[in-house]
Amino acid sequence: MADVISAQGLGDHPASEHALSDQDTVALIELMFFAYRDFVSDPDEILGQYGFGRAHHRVLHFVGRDPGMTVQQLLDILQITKQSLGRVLKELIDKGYVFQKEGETDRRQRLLHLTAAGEELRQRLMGPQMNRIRRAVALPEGNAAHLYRKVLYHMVSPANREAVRDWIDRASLLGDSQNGG
Amino acid sequence: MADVISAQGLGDHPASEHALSDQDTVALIELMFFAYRDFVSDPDEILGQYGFGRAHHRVLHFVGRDPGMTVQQLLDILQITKQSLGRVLKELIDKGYVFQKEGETDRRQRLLHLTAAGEELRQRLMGPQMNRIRRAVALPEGNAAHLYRKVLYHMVSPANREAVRDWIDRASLLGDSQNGG
DNA sequence: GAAATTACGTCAGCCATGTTGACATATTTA
DNA sequence: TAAATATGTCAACATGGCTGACGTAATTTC
Repeated sequence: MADVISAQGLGDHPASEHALSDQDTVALIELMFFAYRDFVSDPDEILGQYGFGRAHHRVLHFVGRDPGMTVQQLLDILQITKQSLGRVLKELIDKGYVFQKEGETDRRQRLLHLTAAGEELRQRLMGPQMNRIRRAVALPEGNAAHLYRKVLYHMVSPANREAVRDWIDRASLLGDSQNGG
Repeated sequence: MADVISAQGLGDHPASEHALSDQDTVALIELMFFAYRDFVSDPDEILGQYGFGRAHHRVLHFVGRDPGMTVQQLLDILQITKQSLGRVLKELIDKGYVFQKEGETDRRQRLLHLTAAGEELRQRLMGPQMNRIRRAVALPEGNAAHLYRKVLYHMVSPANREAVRDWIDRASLLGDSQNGG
C-alpha cells in the first residue's frame, strides 16, 4: 500500500464514472491544500537565505519567463495592486536581480528584465519545483501529465482562462528562457 | 480549441512518455499557481461577508471534518504555531461558529466542534470548491479523478505523506460529516 | 496644440496572518 | 512529588496584501 493515499480513494472505487463522490471530492480539496503547502515550501526555504519572500519569487519567475514585459503585464498576471508589486520590485532592483529598460516605441514603459544573478536565482528556485512535478507526474499510469495539466487548467476560473492560456502559449513560444538560455 | 490550454501543451506532444519536457513542467508549475489562486477565490469572497479570512476557513473545514479533534491535532495539520491558531480560533468561538468541550479521558484537552452555524458556513464555503473540482475532473478523458488524486498526493513532501494519508483515511472513515450529516 | 488618458512611481496607513519568545495554569504521567 | 503535556495568552515583529491620494512623463485624442 505504499505511495497510495488510501483504499477508500484509490482502490475500492471504480474511478471511471465521471461524477465524483462527495468523499473523493473533499479528499481532492484537501489534497489541493496539502500539495500547494508543500509545493511552495522548497522555494520558500531558499528565498529566506536572500531575505526574499514568495512575492519576490513570483516576480522573478514571470519576468524570467517573459523578459521585456511591461509592469502592467506583470500586474495583470499576478492580480495584485501596483503598490504591492512596487515594494518587492524595488527590492529586487535594489539588490540587483531585476533591471528596467525604457520602452523603445513607448518611452513611458519600464520593461522588466532579470540580471544574470536574477536568472540564476530563478533557476535555483525552479529546480526543486520541477523535480517535484516530475516525480509526481511520472507515475505508472501513463499520460498523467496530459490529464493533470488539463485538470489544473480547468481549475482556473472561466473568466481567467483566456488570459492564462494566452500566457502559457506566449511563454512557451518564448523558447527555453526558463532553462538558463 | 476551446477549453484546451494550448497546442503546445495538449495537442502536439505525445504525453505518453513519462519524462516531462522542461516546457511542460514549467507550464504545470504556473498552472499550479493560477489554479490555486482561483481555487481559493470562491470561499474568500464568502468569508469577507463574515469578517473572516482563509485561516478561519481552514479551521472550520478541518474541525468540521473531524469533530472532537484536539487543538494539537489541528496544529499538526495546519502546520502553524498555536499563537497563529489562537487568534482565529478565538474569533470563531466568540462569534459562535466553534465551541470547545473538555476531554473526558484527558481533562486538559479542549476538544473542537462546530456549532450548527459553523457547519452551515462550512458547507457554504465548500460548495463552490466541490463544484470547481467536479467540473475540472469531469473531463472526457476518463479516470482523471484517480490520476489527479494520485498526482496531488505525490506532490506532498515524502516526510508529510504519512500524516496526510492518515488524515485522508481518517476523515473518510468519519463518514459524511462533510455533507451536513 | 490643448486636453485627456496612460504607464508608472510613491507616500501613508490599514489589515490578515504568519513568526519568536516568554510565561501561566491545569492536568496527567513517571 | 516532580516532570511533562495541553492549552492559553501577552508582546513584538515581518510579510504581503489592500485603499486612497498625488505626481510626472509620455502618448493619444479631439
